[in-house]
Amino acid sequence: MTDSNPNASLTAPSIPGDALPPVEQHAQQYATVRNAHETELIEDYVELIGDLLAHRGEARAADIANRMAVSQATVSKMIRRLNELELVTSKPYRSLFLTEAGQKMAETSRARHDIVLHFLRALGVRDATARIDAEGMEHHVSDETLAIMQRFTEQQQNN
Amino acid sequence: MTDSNPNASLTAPSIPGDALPPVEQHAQQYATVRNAHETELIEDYVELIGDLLAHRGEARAADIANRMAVSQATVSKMIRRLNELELVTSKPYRSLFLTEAGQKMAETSRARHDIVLHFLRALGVRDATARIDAEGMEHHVSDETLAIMQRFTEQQQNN
DNA sequence: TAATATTGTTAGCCAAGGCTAAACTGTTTG
DNA sequence: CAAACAGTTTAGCCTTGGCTAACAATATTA
Repeated sequence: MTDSNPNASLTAPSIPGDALPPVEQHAQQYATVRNAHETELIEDYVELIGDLLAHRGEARAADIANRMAVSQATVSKMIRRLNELELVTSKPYRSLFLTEAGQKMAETSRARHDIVLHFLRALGVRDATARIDAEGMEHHVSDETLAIMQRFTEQQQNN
Repeated sequence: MTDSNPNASLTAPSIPGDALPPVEQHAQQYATVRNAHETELIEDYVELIGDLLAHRGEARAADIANRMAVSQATVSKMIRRLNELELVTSKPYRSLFLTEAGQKMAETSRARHDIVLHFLRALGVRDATARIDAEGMEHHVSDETLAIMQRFTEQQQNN
């Protein structure tokens, strides 16, 4: 027990701007996050497949399973979903490829990811940490913030 | 082996530092994100309950449902889980309260959230956007990055 | 105080994203 | 060329976090 003060300002630095937001806005925040979660994994898969194709020339289920630290069965199931969403094409027992929509998504995700990663490094975060944080953050950064991050990174580099 | 890649450089800007990370590191990144996702929602609930208690004196299931834009049934089910995790105490049809562990989690989440939010504002992101982004980002920012964000915000303010 | 409105709970459904075990395919090699 | 191995898929299970509908408890008000 660190504080015997039952309820006054345990948490809040009580900056006036930090009251509860109006209900609608608050609800919007959570809804946006829930929404991001739905597409997040899909984007991660597509982005990784794009990277594997670019760097290795092929994307096999086993590679994905290894890189994501997930079972092959999980990957296989996910590939079925990506197929239904028409993001990848796959013949059984063969390497995957991205459809046009898939390539577009991969590029967007990759760009997003890179901006966040470079921003974190420019901020002074160590590389290993930056990579982990970027992986988690990338799906939750708005276009507005993304643009600001990019500008910041460029300014840092012109010093 | 199967080098069926006729037209390289479709996607990649081929910046040398941006090759695929080694498998173990890459796997670590994804695992960390998956892990964060497991605790994320729990933290959001606890944080919100803490905020409601601080600003309103009570936390009712209906308020949570409204603020999260989620059905009351969902909240009810979640509260059962929070109870099992010994993060909240609840008597049926009464306001919720946080256990000691719950309060600790609420404080930590709140602090984290505030640091990210203030950082984004200091960066120049508009308030409404900053709030949405902070809500999504907060669970994916390492302590290291958090410290850097805090320092950055303070420096901005001393201008 | 009885009727009504609000709030909370329960039951039962669904999809997503994990898993293991088992079956199947394709490749390598003795 | 057959056997062994590596890779892929399928089946079936589990947990989470949503939902709706029906019911129960409390609060409000006529």
